[in-house]
Amino acid sequence: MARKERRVTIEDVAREAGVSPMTVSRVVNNTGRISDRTRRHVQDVISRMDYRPSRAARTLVTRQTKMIAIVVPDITNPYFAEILQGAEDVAWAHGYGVLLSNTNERPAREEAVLSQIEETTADGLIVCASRLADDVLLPLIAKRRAVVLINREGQDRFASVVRSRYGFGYRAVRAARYLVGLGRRRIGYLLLQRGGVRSNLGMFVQAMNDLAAETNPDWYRTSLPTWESGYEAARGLLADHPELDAVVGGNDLVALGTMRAAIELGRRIPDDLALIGGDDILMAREVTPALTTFSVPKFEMGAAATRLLLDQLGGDARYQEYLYDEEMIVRASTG
Amino acid sequence: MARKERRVTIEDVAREAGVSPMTVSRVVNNTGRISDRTRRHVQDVISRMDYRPSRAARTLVTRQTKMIAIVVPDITNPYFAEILQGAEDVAWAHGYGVLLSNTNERPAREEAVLSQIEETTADGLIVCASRLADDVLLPLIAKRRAVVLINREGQDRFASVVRSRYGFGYRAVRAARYLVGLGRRRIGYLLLQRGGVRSNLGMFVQAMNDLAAETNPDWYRTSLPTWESGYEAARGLLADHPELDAVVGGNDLVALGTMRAAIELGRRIPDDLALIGGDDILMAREVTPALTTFSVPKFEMGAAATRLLLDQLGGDARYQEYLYDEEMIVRASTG
DNA sequence: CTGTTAGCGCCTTCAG
DNA sequence: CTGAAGGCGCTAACAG
Repeated sequence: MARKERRVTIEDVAREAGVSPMTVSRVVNNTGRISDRTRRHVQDVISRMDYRPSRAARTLVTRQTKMIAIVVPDITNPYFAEILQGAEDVAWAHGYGVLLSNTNERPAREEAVLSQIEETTADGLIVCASRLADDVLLPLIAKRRAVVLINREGQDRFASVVRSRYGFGYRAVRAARYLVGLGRRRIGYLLLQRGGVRSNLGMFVQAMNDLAAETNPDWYRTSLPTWESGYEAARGLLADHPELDAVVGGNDLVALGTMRAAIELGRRIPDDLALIGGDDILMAREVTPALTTFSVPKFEMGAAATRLLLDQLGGDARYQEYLYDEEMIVRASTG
Repeated sequence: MARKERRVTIEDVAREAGVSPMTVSRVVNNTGRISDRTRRHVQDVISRMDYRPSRAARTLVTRQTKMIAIVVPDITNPYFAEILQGAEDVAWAHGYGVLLSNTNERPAREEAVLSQIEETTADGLIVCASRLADDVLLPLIAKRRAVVLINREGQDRFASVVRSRYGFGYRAVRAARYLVGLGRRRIGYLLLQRGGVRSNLGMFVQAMNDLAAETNPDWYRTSLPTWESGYEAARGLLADHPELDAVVGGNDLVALGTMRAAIELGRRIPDDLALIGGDDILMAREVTPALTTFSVPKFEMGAAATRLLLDQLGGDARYQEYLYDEEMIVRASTG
């Protein structure tokens, strides 16, 4: 299976160069003191023989893989794609490889993935928008040396966190508040169904009450954070409730699915139905009517997560939080 | 830096279980013959001590990393995101990890990435839509044990390939042919600028000539495969050439950028300007007017690429080609 | 069915 | 500034 032909090792180079393996190692890693002459000579031999250090051997002794693992719910969601882009960019710039796991919005798969990525696979771990409940997630990451969570809410500081300042619930509240201010009365909400993560419906209802706005449990449904799921949920919701004059989607994909469902059901946007999403993906801006949404610095958040992780690997043990403000982008879908 | 506390090794387990390391190894890898009694006993000890084999040590001796590397031009392009999803899915199902490199549409970075991912990093390599010229790409992948190219055209069979049957040039030709059939006369083309990869403009012009359709070098410009680049290119093209009554975009993102530019410049779609893209991303369908495009099985292509790669790793040395047909999806943007 | 021996390729440590 | 010895944790190959 594996090719039998021996690869060029550090010893081969050493022999060829007439020095000890240690000297070659020093040249390769740029450590210790080496005379310029030998350094150049060794470098010559290295490139002549096309020597490449073995990662495995190096990892075995240094206990560093120079890899970070990133777990993401769905890379076809542009929101995560951009976060991932930011994370990979920084990792690459620092000489780290990125091991990607896509859980396809399945908590069970996330669990399996997390229990398989251990210290011997990657030096650090970034978990993006985990769909696991605290009591499942915690044990899975507890023993790791470096972990950063993206978009994880909760008090318990068991890892560094990068997220939007006020959390998911607050986003919906802001949206509803805006809609009420616009004169909308009967507001539906498609909240994201995220595995074991606590729902934020209570917060939403509370806010509606505070606004003296109408509420109705039948107006609130859950949806996976995908277009298809949002579309399906909205078909049901809108068909059952012609009285709704606005819908808040858990994110842009869901709101966009809702837009399609609304159009199919003959609702005009924004006249009959106002719509708000979240994440500010490209599609939200380019669709007609353009979708009102919340913008977050996705690339930057991914980049920050990696930086935080590298800090931890560098010995900075503090748990930190990076909080980002979400800006509401008002577009035609809210009139 | 690395924690000093020794991890649990196979020897620890062996000692604790009163057997040899070899027996533990056999239990872990499920190889050789082991009595049921000892197997169960060893498994007990393993889980009690929470033993995890060291990847590095294993890799060092087996020469297998159980990782595949995937190089992609831009993961925020939904086209690649879906391919990646397919590839990761299959890899995961076979116990392989995915090492992701995103080159951000920069050939130089692709080159750097490819020269750093060697056999000691990943067992196999999938290069998606390489932007490198043959004479650059070839040496970089020549010595690898297993390589699969996605969407790479060219005669030279130097690696297995997964791609659409008729290639990028043909897609544009089909689009133009359709537009001419619709009565469009002056057709612009925003072709994808892909580093050192040969342009397909010649093929396009040839086809137009065959159709006895008007051609004009000024109607053809290049664009990166991104929305922004398509938008910029189209602003210029459409401003300079009011006479155009159709534009073919290299892919959906470019065509969508063109759509935005056209709207801003007061062109009505499809009345004044017909538009065709390619890739069939979600956004193409959901935009108004919906974009005519070419559909390809993206997820399936990524999955097939990984399967091909795993075949090669399994010893199947044949170079293979998987070809997929592109179906033209006619939507409102062409009237 | 189980154990022994001998590395895989590199870097840490300690001597020169 | 350079080298020698030893070991990181595991499995292939061969014994028994």
